[in-house]
Amino acid sequence: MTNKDVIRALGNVCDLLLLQGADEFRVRSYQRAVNTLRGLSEDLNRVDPATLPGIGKSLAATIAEILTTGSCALQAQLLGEIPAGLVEMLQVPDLGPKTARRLWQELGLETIDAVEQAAREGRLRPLKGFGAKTEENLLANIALWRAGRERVPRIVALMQAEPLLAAVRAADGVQEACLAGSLRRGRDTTKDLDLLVCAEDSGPAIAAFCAHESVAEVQLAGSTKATVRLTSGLNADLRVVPRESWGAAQQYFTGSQAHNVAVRSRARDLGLTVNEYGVRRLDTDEVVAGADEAGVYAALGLPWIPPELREDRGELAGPLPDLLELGDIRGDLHCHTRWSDGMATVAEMAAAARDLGYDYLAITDHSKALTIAKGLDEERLRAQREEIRRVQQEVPEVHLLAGVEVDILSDGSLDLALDALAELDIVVASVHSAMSQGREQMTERLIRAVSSGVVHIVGHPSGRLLGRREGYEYDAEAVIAACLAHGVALELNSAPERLDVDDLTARLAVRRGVALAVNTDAHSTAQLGNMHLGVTQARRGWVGASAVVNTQPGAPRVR
DNA sequence: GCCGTTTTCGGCCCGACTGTTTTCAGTCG
Repeated sequence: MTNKDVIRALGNVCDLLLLQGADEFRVRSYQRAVNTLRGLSEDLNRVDPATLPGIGKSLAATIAEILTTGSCALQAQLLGEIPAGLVEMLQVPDLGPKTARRLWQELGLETIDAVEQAAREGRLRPLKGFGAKTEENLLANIALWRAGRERVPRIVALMQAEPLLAAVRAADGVQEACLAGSLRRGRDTTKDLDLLVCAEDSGPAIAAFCAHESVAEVQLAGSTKATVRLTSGLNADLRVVPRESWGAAQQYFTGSQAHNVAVRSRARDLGLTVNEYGVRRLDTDEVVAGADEAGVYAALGLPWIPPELREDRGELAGPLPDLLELGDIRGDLHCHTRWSDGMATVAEMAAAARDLGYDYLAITDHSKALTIAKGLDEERLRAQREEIRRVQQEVPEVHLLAGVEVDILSDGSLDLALDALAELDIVVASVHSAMSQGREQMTERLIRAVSSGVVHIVGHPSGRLLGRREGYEYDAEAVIAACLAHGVALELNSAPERLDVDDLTARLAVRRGVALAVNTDAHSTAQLGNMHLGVTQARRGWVGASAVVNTQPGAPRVR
């Protein structure tokens, strides 16, 4: 069993406990454990769960049970008491555990379909606290749930958030405006857009927000907050706070929820209480911080914590790392040209790298197995090297590295002759085919490529495509160990739909002493500008500049 | 269910908003 299996089982236990009406603090314990496990980069089979924060004897035993037997007695027992369909009901907005339980116990409704039918027929109204409006809202929320609002890739969310942010920033009386929530934390995907404004009069900002051309429906508009649904289907929230609360509001609305719970718990230990308006002493009610975010953290005896780290993954406990910044990046070690499936010539890519101020750029077109992308064989690869040499004369500011993105074939061998690969400045090796192999086979395949002696970087190691394809299963610990043994770097691919490796794997690799290469995999000159996405993700993995190959000046020593 | 440099028992983050409750429960973030 893997971490995912444990997380799935415990998450289900959380939902079932909620539906059962269990003690809320017991439920919270399970929720905290799930969050901790979600943020764990190590394989649970190699860690003692009892050493993790928020996991005691009982939960550690449950985790061990799931890992060894693949099942969980508590989960089985709860499933015997509560219909499984109720769990799905929790996904409907504004339909929580208390309501779901009542619908089941008082009306015998066990599925969303049954609830929908009953609401249509007005059969919910006899329930205490249910009126026509409640039925109407419930039906609308079920329709929303059916429409399936998935998390969207960060770049998609940013493209929608930025015009909204500009609009509220331009509203009368707005002093400050920023993104908050998961967008500010730099998560790879986002469910809702969160915007925050500082203004004494909230009216103009809320009006500008609700009237924006991208808004399909205003769901809620109060005196301090508004929620809208965009034409894209995403929801967006706006909060407006006065100057003296700006920092506290930034802290609060950036989250994550788990981080905020940890922050507030720490505050209580210190005799303080934190809300979105400020930090107050519990005894005297005196406000001790709130206007600026660093001051809020300082009042709790903490340094300002970069938003990317605010996930309750140890950021309150230990010293914080010096995180990678976009300005640390000296070059890009993975891009494509018209020799394969890129849009630009070698010369155009080189000029674009020069304009970005880079010291170097590696040209790494596909290898021959990727016929659909006009992949290069050994002969064309040598011909391309001649062109790279010519272009190098024209663009002396950028050191051009002759490389390739060679396919890792299904058996782990490489798609080009080893002697041809050995002649290159840089070899990125990637999986583009046979992705449905099982975990063991894929792990062996990757390790064989890593051990070839000619590979410098494993490209987009999991193969995931955000919102479209789960990455293939592989044993990251084992592949990272092989990378360490052979001096191979893992790529953090900055392509908006990839962002691969993910933040946790990046964190694990760096902990184990394996270098990362933060690359764009650009197929056009514009895509070289996606580097910031990878940098943000690296920061979420607690990655510093020294762990990243392409922060080295001059030509990087990859191995 | 977890946790402890005042505690092994008694705490556990906090507020906005909604609908229908005439005083607040439920949900969300």
